[in-house]
Amino acid sequence: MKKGRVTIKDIARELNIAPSTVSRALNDHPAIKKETKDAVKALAEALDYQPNLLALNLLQKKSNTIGVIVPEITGHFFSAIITGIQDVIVDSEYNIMICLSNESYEEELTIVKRLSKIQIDGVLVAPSSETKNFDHFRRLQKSGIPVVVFDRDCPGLEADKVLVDDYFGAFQAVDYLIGTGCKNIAHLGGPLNLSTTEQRLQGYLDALEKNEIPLKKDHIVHVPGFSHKDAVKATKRLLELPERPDAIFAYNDKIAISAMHIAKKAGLQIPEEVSVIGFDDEPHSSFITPSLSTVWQPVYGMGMLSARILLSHLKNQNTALDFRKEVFKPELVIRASSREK
Amino acid sequence: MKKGRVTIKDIARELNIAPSTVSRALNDHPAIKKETKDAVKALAEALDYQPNLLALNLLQKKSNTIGVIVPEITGHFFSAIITGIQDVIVDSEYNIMICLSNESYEEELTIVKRLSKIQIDGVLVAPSSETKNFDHFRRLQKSGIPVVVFDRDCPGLEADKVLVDDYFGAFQAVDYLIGTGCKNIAHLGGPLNLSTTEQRLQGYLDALEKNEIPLKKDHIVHVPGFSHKDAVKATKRLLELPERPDAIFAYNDKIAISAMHIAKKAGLQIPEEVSVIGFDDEPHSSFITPSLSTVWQPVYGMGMLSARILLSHLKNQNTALDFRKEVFKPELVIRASSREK
DNA sequence: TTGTAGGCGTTATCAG
DNA sequence: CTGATAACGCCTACAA
Repeated sequence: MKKGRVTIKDIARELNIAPSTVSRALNDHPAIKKETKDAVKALAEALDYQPNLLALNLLQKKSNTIGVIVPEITGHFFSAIITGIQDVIVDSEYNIMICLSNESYEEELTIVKRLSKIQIDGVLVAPSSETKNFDHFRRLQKSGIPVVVFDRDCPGLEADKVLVDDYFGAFQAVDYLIGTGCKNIAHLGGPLNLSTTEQRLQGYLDALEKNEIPLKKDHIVHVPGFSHKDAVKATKRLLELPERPDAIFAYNDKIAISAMHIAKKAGLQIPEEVSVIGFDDEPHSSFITPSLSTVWQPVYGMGMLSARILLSHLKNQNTALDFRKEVFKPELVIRASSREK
Repeated sequence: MKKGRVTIKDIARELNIAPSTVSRALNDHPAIKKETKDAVKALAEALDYQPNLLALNLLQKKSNTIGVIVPEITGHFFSAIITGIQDVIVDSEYNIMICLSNESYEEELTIVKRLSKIQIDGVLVAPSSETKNFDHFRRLQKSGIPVVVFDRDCPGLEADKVLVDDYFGAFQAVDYLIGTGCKNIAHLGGPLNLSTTEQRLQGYLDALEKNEIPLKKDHIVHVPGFSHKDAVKATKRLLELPERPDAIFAYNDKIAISAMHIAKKAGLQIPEEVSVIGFDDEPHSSFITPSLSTVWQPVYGMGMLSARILLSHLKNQNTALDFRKEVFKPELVIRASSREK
């Protein structure tokens, strides 16, 4: 009785052949007699032989694992993206290691170092909201590890990117609000420094300009973090303005919902007195009262595409510099928190 | 110029010493002269030497990775648990591999096989709602891999368990409803076969019995899956009953919110005509209208404790059979979807 | 205090 | 068609 798992050596000894023959038989090497191949496979089956992937990893100098770095997973957005990634990767030989940066640049750095240590084969990343410097990703690329950026762009970083046309979504939303007669549209922006924040703000600005609505600077308030408290504070500031906004375009549903909560508490009718439009179309956004108008993003599809792009690099040893940039179109979803046109 | 990363051999050659000496120096072996130790460490630093964990894995026959199996992550519940797990594990030498079973027994089996193949060191698992047979977990245990079960119990499986007293939470909720004058309390149960479904149902039943309220069998409807559609269908069945319920205790917030949605659509006042209490206390449950009464669970803490228990096993090589069973107490959170006492 | 040799499990290369 | 050997990078007896 041998201890531990069976190895090809065990099978070889049993069959009085060389380990290398066993290895070839198991791998369907063309130059192996059918008989021996069958014999080996039969015994392997009988002994419940499991190849030792750890040994393979060492030999091939790769971990057969890809890393996924996201800021958090408690919201629906990144969870859905990850589900999309997962659904693609499970059909490959790769394993996924999900890492949470908690929106912290420091933690993101630590994660990258860790992934690099375990010889990760590829990385999918949505950078933290603090991340301004992308050298850690460049270091990965230099050591031959393909990096695919999703959702949040890394300006200046040459890599594959799977993004959403946030500008377009924001423009549509604000343009719609204007179409319903809103004149004083405020923007609850996301954390500064995020590409998505930037893009959505720009969409807001351009929609105003296109409709010749003068911009009021104090109608733009950036929510520093993703907590309810931050959103509440920002909303209160808006509602206490002398010229109270008659509409709010929020960076995302979470903030929009907090804003609606505060507005309702202040006795304001939604959408009669204040219209609200969010971004993301989280599943529960249609269940709140009034149901939230928002901008839908193809989260699941983004996850799948990101994973597919990474896999193709991994397969083709594609060191080529032909980075892909895929931009999904979001869609405006009108519900009850905004007025009719 | 050598290609690839630096190894201890490179350092050894450079310093004209044996690789084993380098290894020992790097690991602070006591029997190494301070001078050589310093020299080695200095050169290692200079050359940016990174130990090859893949080689270590093979040597130690372990992957330094623990697997986390959950049914899904798009809801808040498991995401929050995972965040708790992650926050504990990052401080250890282990990596986490998160795997989604999609509530499927088949996929769970596949995952377990995969984890076993990559020589996972330990497993944290919340079984799928389809899983009735736990032999795959037993197989892991037999091969020396500690298994910690969380949230959903595996009856009959001897393993560490981190659970919530679902019975207690359900009992409290229903008892409260009765205290507010509800006489016809229905239960929207979870998928059959889940320990949590079972426990919450039992709490419901016992609360009725304690208050001497006769049970009406058709007031119990089990929602087969976790989709909105399933919940809607189940709710409609309840509301069309000749003796319409004046309260609904739902398996979780998701179902409760769907139910409220339907009830409101049907023109029913909540909580005046129908009280609703959910389970889980998802973050957005306080933002819907009316805000949802529910049962809070210490999700983050459960994640942390589960991870700590697993780590302690890993550290102590604890093959011992002293399995821990930790049961957290949930807390009733009363909001606006239920009446005052 | 340090060097040598062997092995972890697998595959690839080169013989035979 | 198959066998022996070396190698992946590191560690750990055993020797010196």
